Amino acid sequence: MPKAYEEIADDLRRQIQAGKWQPGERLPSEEELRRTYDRGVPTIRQALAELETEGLIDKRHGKGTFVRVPRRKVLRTNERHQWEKDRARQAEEVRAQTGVTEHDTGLTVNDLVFNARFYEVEAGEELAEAFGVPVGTALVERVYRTRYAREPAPFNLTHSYLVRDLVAGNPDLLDETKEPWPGGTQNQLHTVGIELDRIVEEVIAARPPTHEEARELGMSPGMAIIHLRKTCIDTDGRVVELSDITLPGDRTRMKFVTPLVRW
Amino acid sequence: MPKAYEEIADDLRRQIQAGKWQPGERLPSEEELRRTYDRGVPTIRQALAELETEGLIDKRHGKGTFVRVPRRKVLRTNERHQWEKDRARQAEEVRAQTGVTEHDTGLTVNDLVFNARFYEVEAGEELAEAFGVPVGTALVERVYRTRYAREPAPFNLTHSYLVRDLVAGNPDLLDETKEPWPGGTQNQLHTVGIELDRIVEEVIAARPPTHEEARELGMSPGMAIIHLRKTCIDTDGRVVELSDITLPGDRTRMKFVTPLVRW
DNA sequence: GAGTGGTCTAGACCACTGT
DNA sequence: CAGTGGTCTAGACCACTCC
Repeated sequence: MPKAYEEIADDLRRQIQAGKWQPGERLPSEEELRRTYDRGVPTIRQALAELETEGLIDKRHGKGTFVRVPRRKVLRTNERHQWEKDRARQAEEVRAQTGVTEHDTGLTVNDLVFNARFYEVEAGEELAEAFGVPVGTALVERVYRTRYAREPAPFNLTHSYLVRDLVAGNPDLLDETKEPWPGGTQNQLHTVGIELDRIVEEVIAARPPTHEEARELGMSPGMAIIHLRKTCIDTDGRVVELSDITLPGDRTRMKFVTPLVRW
Repeated sequence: MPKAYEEIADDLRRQIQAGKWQPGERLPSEEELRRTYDRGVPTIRQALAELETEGLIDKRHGKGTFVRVPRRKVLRTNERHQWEKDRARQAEEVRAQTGVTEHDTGLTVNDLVFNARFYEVEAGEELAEAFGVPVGTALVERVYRTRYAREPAPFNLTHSYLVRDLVAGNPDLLDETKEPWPGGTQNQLHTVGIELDRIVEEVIAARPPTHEEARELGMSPGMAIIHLRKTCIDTDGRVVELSDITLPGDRTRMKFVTPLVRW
């Protein structure tokens, strides 16, 4: 016995993929679909909910149901780190031309809208342990969002932390209006004499977004996000930067190359 | 105006986290909860659906709603690859002691239940391109599942592909009954004269599981999975193995270290 | 058979959007 | 204002599980 909502979802999925409605176009209202399929509204809603978690459609309260417009994809490779390190000692003209986001997206500086907010915070248990500093140590919290000018949602949400005393030698690093910084974090750290030895990236979890995350990243509640933690370790073995990054699962691809020593 | 289902979900979440019901215990039935909260059943169901996507509860048709039992976590680091390469030339006694899964989970061989099925398939467009061979080339498809003996669901679902002619020199590699192979894939390849140069791991996407994946991995439909593609490249630059791995987002942690060259 | 969650219904009312 | 999706209701019937 086939389930009605599955059949409706399958039928609509097929029609969307066949291009019956173009990306951005409105689907028939739930009331119209109810008459089309001769089913109750809740059944229609269940079918639409399924397509929404697949990222095929987008429901907008008061407006209707729309075919989701494909978004700019991001390919984040771990080669970006060496690339950024090489740039960190270049002249400002070179650094200003492209940053890691341009590197990941294939877009140019003019295509991107950048946003940064800085806060002074005290290290809690978790951050204190990660940095190897006492609880309560002054940190700079930097909240970043970069988006493609032609799209409303940013590529990710980034919360980055620095130990304030470690970077206070260059007051510009505490000033959010100086962002976006040409050459990125590795150049910033270079200005206070810090060189990175390695970068550790951890996929902490993949899970559905909170309502907040879904709103900010332009996702439906049923989709998935990746929580990535990036830790920068300097040549003295100290953790000098830590970033918690929330990445939309539907537009993010990550690539990690692990070289092996020869026999 | 607070939403009823949110309030009920919040209340139940609080009670679960406070330990009112232990992991594995049954929650009151929907009918009982309806009376408790003086709301309709659909409202109760909406609240429970939210807790289910968070991985807090587990609904079982005909049985009830249960507090989810925390599962064995897996930490998958990219150091595992060099570790496995170092083992590939060791004596069988050494190789048989531990494999990468034991390395990732901290369990021993006796704790693990291994399952492998082999198939002969022809390369489609995608695999042919990845391997750099003509469409239709004979491949060996190997489907792996490893689980913790005390838990029903495997740690992941793995589909691994090899070019048949490349490994046919050792007939044991085409025989599923020879699995689990002491020393893993890198030792298998070693027996036919292949040495790996590097391993590329790509997070293709994070998304909700299909019904099939949810069932096999013991997940609720609203949770998230990670689709990881691992590519093994040998010292001649050839792709010699490709694996598509489906990882439950709630129990998988991945760690990638990227070393940087010194200034 | 009793109890559980799953599917489906018909309809009320609310909140948001555009005119 | 009309049209849209969001919340909530009361209840029927089915499918699964266990006794």
